[in-house]
Order: sequence, then structure tokens, then C-alpha cells
Amino acid sequence: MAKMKPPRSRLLEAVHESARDLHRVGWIDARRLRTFDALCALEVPSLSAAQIKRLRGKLHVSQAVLAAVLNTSVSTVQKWEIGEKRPGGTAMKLLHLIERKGLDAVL
Amino acid sequence: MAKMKPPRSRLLEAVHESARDLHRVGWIDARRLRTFDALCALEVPSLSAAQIKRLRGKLHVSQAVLAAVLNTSVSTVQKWEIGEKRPGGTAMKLLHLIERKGLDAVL
DNA sequence: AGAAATATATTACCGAGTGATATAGTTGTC
DNA sequence: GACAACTATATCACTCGGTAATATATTTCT
Repeated sequence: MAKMKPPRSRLLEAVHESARDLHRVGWIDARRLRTFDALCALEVPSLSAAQIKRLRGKLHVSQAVLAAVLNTSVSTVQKWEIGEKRPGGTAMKLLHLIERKGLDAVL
Repeated sequence: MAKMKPPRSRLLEAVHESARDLHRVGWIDARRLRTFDALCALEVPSLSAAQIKRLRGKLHVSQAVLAAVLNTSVSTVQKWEIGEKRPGGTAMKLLHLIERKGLDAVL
């Protein structure tokens, strides 16, 4: 079993390992294995404060609404946009999801 | 301006307020306003430790994979399942999303 | 049985998340 | 213009979630 890709990150490394195992065990076939390749899209780019603010602007939603959608507090969204705090892993994931698929994707 | 609903939560309250405003301003029509009613589905049920563990089991993914999908650490997923830590707002949102729509919804 | 990989636990630290509140800035209404 | 209502910005203080690193089962393959 050869490593198929240079490790983008430790997390994605784990993904490929597990995917390989699942395929070997039979949980997933070759076709579905490609689905896991789509997992490479998991790379979350880590949006900057300004990018978050612009994203919300494009969505035409208030900070309160965005906070509600993300199930977090307005205060938190605030600090993200100011740059006082950086979104955590799961928060970045959601923001990235919305950026790519739109708000509806997370409703 | 009358409050239209008993406050389910402060966040959802904010959603309805803003939605009403958007509608008044003309950003969204009556049809799309109902989309915001779908936002009531934002109510995130707060999964228990056992529920998270069972959810991952149903998905047939390892903790490493789930952690990668959620863009968080394995250690964190661990503590969720043990019950040592409770997932934050954004994490709960993602878990709830997966529970309803499946893994693909967050890829 | 032994090696390799995964899952479970433990420890310790930092900073994200949160609430509360106060202060501008905006927009609409009279 | 003045006033009201809402949104955004900012500050403070706290705590608890997120994270790394490590160690220890538990499983699985050779």
C-alpha cells in the first residue's frame, strides 16, 4: 500500500489512510473511493477577517443572522470581522462551506 | 412593531427581526421570506456524547475522518464522545447538519 | 506471537466563544 | 431637524472548548 499523495496536512493524511482501509475492508468500492478524493476539497483555506466581512456582505445578511445560521453569538462574529479573534476549526469549515455553496447549504 | 413570536432563542429572535427588515426593504419577497421561516430549523438540538458516537458509527467513519471533515482535531472528537467536552456552537451546527443531510452535505 | 494501525484516555495550556454593556453610525419617520 | 429604531463597533472579564502531546488499550494484519 503506497502513499498516493504528499501529505497536505496531518488531517487529510488521516483521511486517506482511513479511506484506504475502508476500501480494503470492503466498506467502500472503487467508485466511492473517489468520493473520498473529493475529501481533498476539505482543505479549509482559513478566511481572513476582511474576507469574512466581505462574505457576509455578499450574502446580504446582518451579523445577527449570520451568527444564528452558524449557531454562534453575535459577539463572536464581530470579533472575527474585526480580527480580534480567529474562527476555530469548525467555524472556518462552516464559513468555507457557505462561501462555496451559499447559505442554503447550511440550513 | 410587535414581537411576532415567543423567543425560542435570542439568536432566532434576531433572525426573524432581520428577515422582517429585509422583507420590508425589499431584499426578499414574501416567497423568500418563507425561506427564512425555514431558518427556524436552525434550532440546533445539542447532541449528547452518546449521540455523537452513534452518529459517527452510522457513518462508518473513523474519528480521524470525522475530525478531518469537521476541520478539527481527533482529540476534540474524542472528548466529545467521552463527554469530557461539549461541542461548541459551530461544531454542533456541523454535527446537526451531518445528522440530517449526511456527510456529503458538508463536503 | 509480534508489528502496525486505530481508539481510548490523561494532562496541561491557550485562546476562542460568550455575555453583557456601552457607544457610535444608519436609516426611517414625524 | 429631531427623534426613534436598528445595526455595527468596541471593550471587559470569564470560562470552557479546542488543541497538542503523550501514554495506554484494543484491534487487525502478516
